[in-house]
Amino acid sequence: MDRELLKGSTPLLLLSLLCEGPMYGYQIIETVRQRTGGTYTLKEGALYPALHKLEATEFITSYWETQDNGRERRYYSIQPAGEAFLTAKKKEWNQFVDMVQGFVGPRA
Amino acid sequence: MDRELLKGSTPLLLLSLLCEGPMYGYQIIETVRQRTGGTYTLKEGALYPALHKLEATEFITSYWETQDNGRERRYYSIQPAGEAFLTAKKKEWNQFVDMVQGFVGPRA
DNA sequence: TTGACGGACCTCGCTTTGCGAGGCACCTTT
DNA sequence: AAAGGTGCCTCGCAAAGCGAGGTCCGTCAA
Repeated sequence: MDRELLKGSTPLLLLSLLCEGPMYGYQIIETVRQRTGGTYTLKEGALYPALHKLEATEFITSYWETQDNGRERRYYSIQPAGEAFLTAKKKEWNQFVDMVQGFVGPRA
Repeated sequence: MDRELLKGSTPLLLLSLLCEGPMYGYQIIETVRQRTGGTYTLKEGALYPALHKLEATEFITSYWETQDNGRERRYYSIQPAGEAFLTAKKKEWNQFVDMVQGFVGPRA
């Protein structure tokens, strides 16, 4: 998958996923990998900075949770502001797809 | 329209447009603006570098044409290699859209 | 005649993003 | 003991879009 095309789609992906419930980083990567059948592997270098930025803008929050074996995971969950932002982003996404499709033509 | 989302879509747009026939820069900008009803204005700072890059890779060629009033325009036209590239890009685009749509969910 | 406007081309520096590579710590399995 | 998986992170690079700037020329109104 082209690296440039992906740009900008990450927040949309993350917020959409977190809308289904809290998740931690590693889990997000695995989920994406599995759901796409391995087509797309979200990279750590893209994920963590994106997550931190979404948290800084208060669209998501995080909390540490200790597992039975004593290890920790950082869970992220969506905030009300994040849901609103997601709604706007979705609209923008649809506009974007329509726009490009308008030039590329309907899919064969 | 979000600046980041656009990234990577420009070559796709340009090649698709040039598939319909030769065009010059200013004309491309106007065409995009009109066809999108003003929603999307392709910026010069994005267009010209993209055009030059496509020419450097020989996906398109350019030639100057003099108008009746003596002024010049630089027309770009697609090359066979560009058409092949466009086909591949289109496939990639469809995969990309499917991928994101898979997480965002079908459009409301 | 002058000046404003639009057509038409271009480049530079900034910002943002994804990515590769690296690092660290801990647990489980071999 | 070693290897591999889990789990978090950051750094520097490359690439793209954008704003702002610049240039040249034709046309049209004042």
